[in-house]
Amino acid sequence: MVARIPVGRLATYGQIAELIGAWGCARQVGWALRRLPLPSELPWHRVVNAAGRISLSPGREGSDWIQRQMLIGEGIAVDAQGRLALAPHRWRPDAPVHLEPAPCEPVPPLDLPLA
DNA sequence: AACCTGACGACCA
DNA sequence: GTGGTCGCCAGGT
Repeated sequence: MVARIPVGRLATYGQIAELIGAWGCARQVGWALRRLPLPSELPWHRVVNAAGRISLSPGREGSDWIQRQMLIGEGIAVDAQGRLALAPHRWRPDAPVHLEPAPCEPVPPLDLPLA
């Protein structure tokens, strides 16, 4: 689902969770993205928190600032506190996605094609 | 088993 | 606008 986010658009952790049928499992989306080997083909940097901020954390060991630079590179203004304008850049799938409710299971290996 | 810690989010002061 | 609490769930100690 993250792979579908176009350049210059944003989605939230909770939104991704909801789109894959795992309503309320935002933390697991962060859990999955956290484990991505970087650099990654997946546009992980286009996922931000619902407050409209990059989740800054020392535990990310710099990936948060990389995220900021990548977003700026795509034309999205991000201030030094990670704040950005979420609503104007918010992405929504073209076609509605209907899935059965799913539990918050660990994600499978991410070798999905970037379609 | 009982904590603690997260790339979260809704709510409230 | 900010900050704190709480519910959430996976993992680690």
